[in-house]
Amino acid sequence: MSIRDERKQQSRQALLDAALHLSTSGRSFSSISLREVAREVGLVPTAFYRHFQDMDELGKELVDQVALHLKSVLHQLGQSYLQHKSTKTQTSIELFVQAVNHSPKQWQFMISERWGGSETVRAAIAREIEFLIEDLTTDLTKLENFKHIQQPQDLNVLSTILTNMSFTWAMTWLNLSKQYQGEQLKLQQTAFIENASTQVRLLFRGIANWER
Amino acid sequence: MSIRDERKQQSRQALLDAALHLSTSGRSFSSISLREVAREVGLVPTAFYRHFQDMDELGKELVDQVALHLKSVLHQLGQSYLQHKSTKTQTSIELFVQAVNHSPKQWQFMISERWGGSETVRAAIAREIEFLIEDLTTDLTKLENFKHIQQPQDLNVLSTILTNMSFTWAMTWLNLSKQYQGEQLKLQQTAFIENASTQVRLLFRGIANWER
DNA sequence: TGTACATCAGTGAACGCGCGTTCACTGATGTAC
DNA sequence: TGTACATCAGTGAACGCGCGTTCACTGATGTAC
Repeated sequence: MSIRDERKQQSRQALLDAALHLSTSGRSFSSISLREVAREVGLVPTAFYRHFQDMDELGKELVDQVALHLKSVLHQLGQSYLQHKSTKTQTSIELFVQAVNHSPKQWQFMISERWGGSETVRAAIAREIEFLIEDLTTDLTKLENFKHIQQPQDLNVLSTILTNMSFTWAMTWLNLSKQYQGEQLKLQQTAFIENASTQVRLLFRGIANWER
Repeated sequence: MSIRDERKQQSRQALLDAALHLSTSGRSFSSISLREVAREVGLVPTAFYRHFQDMDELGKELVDQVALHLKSVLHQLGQSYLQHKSTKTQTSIELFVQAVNHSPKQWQFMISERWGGSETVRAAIAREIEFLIEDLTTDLTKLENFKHIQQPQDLNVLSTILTNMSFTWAMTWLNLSKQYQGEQLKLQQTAFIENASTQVRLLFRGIANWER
């Protein structure tokens, strides 16, 4: 790639990063402006148009990047489950919140813009979530515990529940850090992990006793 | 109430209704303007200030009203479950989506603004959802099927799952009507009800086999 | 009941501001010879 | 390798627009006597 192309790519990425940052600092994607994004990067507003037609186009691209990131994080997470097969439920949840802590903006963007104000972004996210659910379904077929589930659509239902629940967990977890501080925060976090673990145990008790 | 007070109350309610309408027609609460709301009602922008200090104050009030409405809808729903004790799972889900169809804007507002762009609205909704979960926990204690669950916090966990899952169901259901039409829509709706029913059965299988 | 004044929901003009978008431009980088 | 021209990311001025907010106002309704 030429020097010029490289620099252009850098600016483009900086715009995407700025948009992600701005739309996860207490505001929403649909309420941030093209000028704000350019300003954050140190570019003049008109330079924005060298990279994207409008905020909608940037939004679509941002969803793609964020989804790609989350997919890789979730894959790693899945791998570590597979490696330590007899992982305690609570440990799994702890691994999950660590993953959320590692890329809070990506999780927050994906979840809060899922039902957010931009039609374009909503549609793109819906598509990506369908893929996530599909991927998870495939991974679940590999697990010993689920071998007795015959109907493929039942695994898909499970994958849907897990995905949706994990989104709620992620946002609830991230909100704790905003609501509480210090010792109080730690208490709330412990309580949350216990709560989420019970949710998972309840669900897996259902799976263990599943039959059509 | 005097004539003047009555008329003022009407305008106030019209502003709240307009805000709910505007923030559930493809946009979000944080992206609608004070002037838009006033215009929708047929008032001059400055008249807005006779009723609310700013959009944040209107937002808080709107959350209160919407939450009150949903609480009453959910209570009715709960009552009809209690009356026909041996209701099929699928029938329960059908009753649920009927309730969602009956007040789509309220559901959409509550759910999409839960992680939305207005700090004030988010905080108010978080509070109301806690109450909803609390209420549901109380209702669950009355059900025969859950008598064997000793730990009160386990019932609370179940209530949390059900509430969060019902929110996802409601939004998914409402989105179907926007994505599909005619025969396709009916097919998708049937598939969704089947899917959600399986989710509930899975969860209740877990409850039936629950022990600490 | 009638009158004189007070209240106050709604009006309309005006303001400064940030927005998205256009346009002609600059000057560093790329390319052809 | 050096030169002459082309490309194009970023600039800066300018535009019209809708925004939130202020202010002095109007006239219907309420209240005191």
